[in-house]
Amino acid sequence: MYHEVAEELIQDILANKYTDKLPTEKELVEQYQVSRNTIRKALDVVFAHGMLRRVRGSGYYIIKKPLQSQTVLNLSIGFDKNSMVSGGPLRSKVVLFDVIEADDELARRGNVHVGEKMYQVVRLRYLKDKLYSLEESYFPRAVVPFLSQESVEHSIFSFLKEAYQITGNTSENYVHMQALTARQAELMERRKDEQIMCLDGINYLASGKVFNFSRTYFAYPDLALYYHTQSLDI
Amino acid sequence: MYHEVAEELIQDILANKYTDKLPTEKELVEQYQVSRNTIRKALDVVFAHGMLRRVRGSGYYIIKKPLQSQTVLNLSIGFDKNSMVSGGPLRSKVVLFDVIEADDELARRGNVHVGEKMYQVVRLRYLKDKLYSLEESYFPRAVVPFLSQESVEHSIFSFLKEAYQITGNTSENYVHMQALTARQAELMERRKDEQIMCLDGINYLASGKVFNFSRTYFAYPDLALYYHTQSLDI
DNA sequence: TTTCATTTGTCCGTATGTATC
DNA sequence: CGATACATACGGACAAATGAA
Repeated sequence: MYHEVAEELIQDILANKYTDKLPTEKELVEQYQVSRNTIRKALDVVFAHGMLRRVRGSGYYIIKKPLQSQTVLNLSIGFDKNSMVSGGPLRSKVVLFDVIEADDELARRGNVHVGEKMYQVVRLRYLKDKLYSLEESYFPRAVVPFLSQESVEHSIFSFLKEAYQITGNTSENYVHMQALTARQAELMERRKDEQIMCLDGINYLASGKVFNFSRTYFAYPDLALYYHTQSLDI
Repeated sequence: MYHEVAEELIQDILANKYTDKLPTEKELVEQYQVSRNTIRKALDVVFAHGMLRRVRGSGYYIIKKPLQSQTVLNLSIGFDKNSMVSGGPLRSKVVLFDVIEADDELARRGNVHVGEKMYQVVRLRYLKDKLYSLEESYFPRAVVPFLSQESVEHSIFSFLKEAYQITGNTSENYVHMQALTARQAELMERRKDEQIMCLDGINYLASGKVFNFSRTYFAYPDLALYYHTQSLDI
């Protein structure tokens, strides 16, 4: 229920229904006909998306993000939603689609067993006909028994949700610099050994099983990763 | 109150008091003599730190982070705590300590007014005698009337907390690539125009005022920025 | 396979504290 | 100072997933 309220608030903010301040909790309670606790839970979600600043005794203020970068990827929201970049939709070009067994390094990176069979998907992704990223992702077959060619060319996460009701629960992510291999450099039309920013992510089901992990190399110029925190002043 | 519980749980986890699973909520309720809601609030905090995986019907499992990188900076916790890197404490070498007026670019980056007077602090930071980062930070004098030389050489945030009870409430952060200027390259002993990973952060008071913003260029090899999310499956 | 106790998730109502205006 | 608005805490109820009997 608080999910629905949160989603509606987010959509309303994106649609500029509220441009400066949100209604008070009391008003939202009346508007949505739910308890104050539920409203606050929903506001927690919106806040976690980095869209609000909350001031005790005053109210909830909408954060107008300084568009200092052309493209901003919001780390504060779920990984699967990261496909929705503010600049527009991403096109995919599949480079590799195969089944492999995890070697030592992949097993460590993906928190899976060595030798475990996984789908391997390598894709180049484009934003406005410009190379956005090179994405190497893996789906253990123990959890994902089948992956269609069609889904790989479009949205894998949508396919998993519709076909198997597989939805990500939590994710662990690492941003770091990485040197390109010859093969990667060729695909991205970059120099070999060039240092590039990349994002390693592991996605878990609610049960704690890994259903996907990936490494994404970012090529888009002037790309920024955004996140938002609240101090806990302990 | 839930802050105290959260802090104690975090310390206990770091001290390996719990290595695999946390006690159940019911047990924690008895242990801490607070309501279940309070325990759950505390667990939310620990979870937000990226230390837990929660499984309905089963329990709270402790995340053992794969130490794939020597140094991991946890973005999920507050910016001020980012000074505590897992590899050890940071030493500072002050390069510049001055009062300047915000120009166009700084005003935009820091969400302040053009011409606003601010302390400017540029520091090289070292981890185990190895260059860790170059940090350029700014403190608007409207909020921070005085900054001592001593604090700049050590912990500015601690000083602000003790002297003025100034504590960060929320922060907005951007990770991106940036080319080094000649001056920066010289300080970091790098090539001019080299692309390097950096973190732009703005820190707000509870009132919504900016009391600090900064840009940090990361030099340490094999450094990773970590963050953790929970999907909201709306 | 079904059942059932355990454990976490959601929602409610209420009360009190604290910062803002 | 008083009214408003967000923060914290409690207790209770039921839902949903897990895991063992």
